[in-house]
Amino acid sequence: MNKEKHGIHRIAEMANVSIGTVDRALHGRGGIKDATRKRILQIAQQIGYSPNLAARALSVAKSRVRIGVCIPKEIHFFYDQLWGGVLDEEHHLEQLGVEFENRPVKTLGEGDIEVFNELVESGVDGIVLTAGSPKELTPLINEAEEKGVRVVCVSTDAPGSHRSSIVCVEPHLNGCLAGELMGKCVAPGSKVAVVAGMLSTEDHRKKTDGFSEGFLRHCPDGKIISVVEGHEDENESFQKTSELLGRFPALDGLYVNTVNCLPVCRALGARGFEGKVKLITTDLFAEMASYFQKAIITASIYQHPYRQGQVAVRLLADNLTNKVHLPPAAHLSPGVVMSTNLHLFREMRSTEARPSEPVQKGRSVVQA
Amino acid sequence: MNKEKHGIHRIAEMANVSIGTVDRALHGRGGIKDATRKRILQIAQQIGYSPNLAARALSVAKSRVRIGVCIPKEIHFFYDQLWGGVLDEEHHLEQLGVEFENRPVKTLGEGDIEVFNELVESGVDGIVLTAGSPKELTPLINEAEEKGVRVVCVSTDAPGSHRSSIVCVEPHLNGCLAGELMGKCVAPGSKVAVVAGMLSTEDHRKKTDGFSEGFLRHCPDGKIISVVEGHEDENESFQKTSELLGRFPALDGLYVNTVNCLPVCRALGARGFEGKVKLITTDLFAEMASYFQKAIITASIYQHPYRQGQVAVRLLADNLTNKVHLPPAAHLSPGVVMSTNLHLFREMRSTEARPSEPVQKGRSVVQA
DNA sequence: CTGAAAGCGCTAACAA
DNA sequence: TTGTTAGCGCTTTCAG
Repeated sequence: MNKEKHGIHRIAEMANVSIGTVDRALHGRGGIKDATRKRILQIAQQIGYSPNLAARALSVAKSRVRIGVCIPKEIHFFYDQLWGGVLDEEHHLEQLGVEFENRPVKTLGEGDIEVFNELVESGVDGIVLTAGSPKELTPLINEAEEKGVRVVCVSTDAPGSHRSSIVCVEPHLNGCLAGELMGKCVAPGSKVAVVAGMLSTEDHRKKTDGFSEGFLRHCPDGKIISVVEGHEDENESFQKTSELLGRFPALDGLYVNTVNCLPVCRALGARGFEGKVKLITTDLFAEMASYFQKAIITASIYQHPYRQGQVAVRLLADNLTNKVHLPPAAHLSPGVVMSTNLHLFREMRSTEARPSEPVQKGRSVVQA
Repeated sequence: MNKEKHGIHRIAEMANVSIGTVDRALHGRGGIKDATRKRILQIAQQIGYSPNLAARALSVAKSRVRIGVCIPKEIHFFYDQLWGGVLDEEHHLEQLGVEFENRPVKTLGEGDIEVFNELVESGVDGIVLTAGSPKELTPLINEAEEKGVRVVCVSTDAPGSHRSSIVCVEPHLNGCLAGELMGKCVAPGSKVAVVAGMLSTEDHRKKTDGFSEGFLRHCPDGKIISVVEGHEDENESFQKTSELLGRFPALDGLYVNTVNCLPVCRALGARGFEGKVKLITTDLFAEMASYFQKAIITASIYQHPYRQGQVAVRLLADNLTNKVHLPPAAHLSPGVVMSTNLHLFREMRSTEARPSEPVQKGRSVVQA
């Protein structure tokens, strides 16, 4: 009647030791004869032992892993989706014993220093952060990392710091892809322009540079005739775009760097440029749909905000709970949105009501 | 000294009942007074109870969920990656008590009937399947579903069957996106052609139709002048492409439907058509890299095989273990690969050695 | 150096 | 209709 045992019990039985000893061997804890350890490891190897994470999570439930999250709270567009990914993954991990401390900031860089400090004070084991104020954050991040607090930046980096990892679409690459696509969509020798947010922002500058690089490489004799700054302002963007179109009626392409593409679309529409000027935008939100249909927008470069959030949280949690190696960077490939695949992106689905049941029920998996 | 209790114990304490009763209330099991249930649910709601999945998984570890997987085993290209996603997700879930029965078939449709039957016989709770022989499989799938075995198709569908879900990039949409991209990359009035596998295959036919639709919608006065079948044969593909280029020297674009694009690239190169003909391909593998660099390939439509595998397994496991709703379909948006983002795809990374340690160590998260 | 035992939160079988 | 109890596999503490 030898009941079939599992896991560490089985190993213990086979090695004629107690589970305590097996545990010590498996974890390289001290206080065990080297011969016994070898023998046990041997057996573990042999039967292909791999620990039951559920049991482990359950067992160590008291000394729970805590993760702090500091991301902007803006309800529209990008950060909304970023939070979506974060929260869904949190939901999953909470069931495995990981605890989360969500500390949204109003907008990127607004109060993130304070929040970051609070998080560290409160003794979290790791922090997921959009580094809105990289300069000021850097010393704090370094300090935290020194204390053993793992910091993972998401979407916006603090490049000079010792953060453990960054999850993002590289701005340069983002622009570069837009440039390549533009270069392939317009005829050789075409003239294109860029509408950026403000070039003092590193992200926007890098995207602009990337675009330039990609475009010039893929459009023989192409020219970038102007880079204007919209400063994320509706009116300014509209005005400057109109002006641009007035000055260069032969414009062949336009790249919008930021999420703020609606005024540009309107300007294009108002001056009858639809179809004539290839417009490549950035990010995605519901109101853009009609401009895709009207063929005003040729394509948009999608930064997978949902996935960024998901990946950041998961990487950090995996590292903290299972000691899984944290890659220094997880660079996602941006998506290309066109009218054909538009409807497959989360942003285009009617906002599903969050389930309200208190009991079980998880979330479904992501598509795009 | 009232120690802080957790989960169902806390609820039990607050409601002055035993944990058994709480369990009954939470699970809608019979044998409980309606008033008590209401009260308990009320409290659960109030304290925002959500079950500890680790504990649950651990507890029900005996009546384990078993999932069978039947996918082609081809080591190159697509199915390799598909397996990658499947295995990584399995790895994750195994630690949570889910068991897997991997039954690779040689090639798509080869012996899948037998394997499927075996899997059902062996009493699995769910099956992940590439339905290579949809016709013959359909009645079996229906039978299985009737017995309560959840079948999730991945990549290749059995459209007429009652399978619980399908995870894929829709072939029509796939082609359509290629068509749209082509339409936007060539000048109005351009002439393009298609190299398909064989049009008797539903997948290839749908992609071809989709391409046609997308192209004609986005390229004014565009024409599809020819559709040739390469039959997945290197020589035939090369020959037919060369021939095509000879017949239509003014060709502006070429769309390759299947993974088999190398011979087409070579033909294009051999006849000095690089850069002149916009080539859009399907899928991705390492050998394609140089053709991207030489600008022979303009773009490739990527079907995210790794992610398809991941999603399929996760959806099914989530449904089986947590009763999470299974969506009738998970249609992924295909990715657009160009020279800029090429290196971000898994296929382009040197095959990392699998970790061999017996103890812990998980896998890192996916990027593309 | 090693063994024994408690307990993590939950399910399921049995008692009352 | 409700309460009690024995594990699930692992970590951790306390005794040998």
